[in-house]
Amino acid sequence: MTAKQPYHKGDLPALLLKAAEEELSENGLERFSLRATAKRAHVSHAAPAHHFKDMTGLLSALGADGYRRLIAAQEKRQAQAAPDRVSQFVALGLGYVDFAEAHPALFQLMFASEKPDRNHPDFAETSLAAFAKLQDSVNALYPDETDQARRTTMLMTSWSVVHGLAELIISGRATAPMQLDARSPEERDAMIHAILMRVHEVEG
Amino acid sequence: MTAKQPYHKGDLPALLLKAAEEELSENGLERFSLRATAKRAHVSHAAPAHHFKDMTGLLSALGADGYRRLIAAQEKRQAQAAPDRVSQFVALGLGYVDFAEAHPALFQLMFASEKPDRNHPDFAETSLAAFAKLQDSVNALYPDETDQARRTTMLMTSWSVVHGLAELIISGRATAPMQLDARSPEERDAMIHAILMRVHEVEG
DNA sequence: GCGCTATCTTGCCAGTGTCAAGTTTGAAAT
DNA sequence: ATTTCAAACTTGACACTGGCAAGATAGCGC
Repeated sequence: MTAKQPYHKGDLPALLLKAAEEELSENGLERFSLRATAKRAHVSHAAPAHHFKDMTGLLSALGADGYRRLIAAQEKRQAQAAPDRVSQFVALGLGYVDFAEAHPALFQLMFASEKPDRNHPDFAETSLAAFAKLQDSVNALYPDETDQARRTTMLMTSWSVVHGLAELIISGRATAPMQLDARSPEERDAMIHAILMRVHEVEG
Repeated sequence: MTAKQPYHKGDLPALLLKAAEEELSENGLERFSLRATAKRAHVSHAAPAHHFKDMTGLLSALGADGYRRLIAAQEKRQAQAAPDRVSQFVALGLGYVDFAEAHPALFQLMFASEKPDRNHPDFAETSLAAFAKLQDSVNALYPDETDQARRTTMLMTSWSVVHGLAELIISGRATAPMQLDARSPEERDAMIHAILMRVHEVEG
């Protein structure tokens, strides 16, 4: 009985994070319940408080994990893509959308919720890392650009397109216009590619 | 005592919608409470159910109202803008962002929540109207484009940029990169203009 | 004046997150 | 090996939530 039923579980924090994510993906962010999460982890309703202070604490940790996996999804796409800067940028965007589609509730938690605490160390650090990755990729597209305002425009346009597209897709609003139901994965990728590149086709 | 304290109020549905919006903008979508809304309207906690079936019913009606006011915000910008198609499109986007900044919780309710029912007649109709407005404006930018796939790309790129930018702004994520704190309204508009036009600078 | 139905209230239920107080546990210290 | 003790976990309570059922009120048509 090294780890089964009794009082001290093997790694309750990890178990709780896993349970929380399952609850999240099954019920959505708005119906998320701390007590249901505890129940799913076969633990009393007050147990989570000893590892994560709050519901806020738990969801902040979960969000931080989300950012790490967002970056992983992006790097997976980048590894499969051509090494040129443009392909790498598009891969970043595809990974962003991949992640949002695979974990819509978690994505919402990370970007469109006040439930997690953005000043939570882990959450702040990982989200910043994800942002920096995008920033670097966009900057790499325009190595000769010296105008800072223009760089900002490029960055925010890129981020807005990727993020907006992800939101529109996971909220179901892009399904009809893009006829996503009838698309193969390759067609979907091609459409996203076209949308992302629309921002960067100007000059060189 | 035609309308003051007693049983039948003047126009409780309207009062409730007003109270709901105040609650929404003060507490945010995630902390919205039907009972607090009822209390704010000086009415018992079960009163809303007789006019809007559910909390879902109330928020659907409120969302529908939001779409009407979104369109109004866009038309206000369009009335101030030059009549050419490009200026009109930019005005549409500025109105979109205006609305999101002025009513962030309502915007979230309309676009990133499952609390309202999207099949609610009023909600469905008004949201479709807002979408159609954007679609028309984008199509007007490319009157000679015959390729349907390209039209879709234009539309979804435009929508994604505007929507993504709005989300990034109201979630506070655009504040630092764009230094929004230090910008005058004119500078802000100019930045948004540059971002929106980034998508449409190609060819004519 | 009489009824009747929509409007609104009161009371209840299961569920939520958080806090305070107990119980159990494993491991370190003697 | 026994004791001690802090961490891990449970139990119980509190104020709150949305929804339902049953009752009270009031204004309108007759």
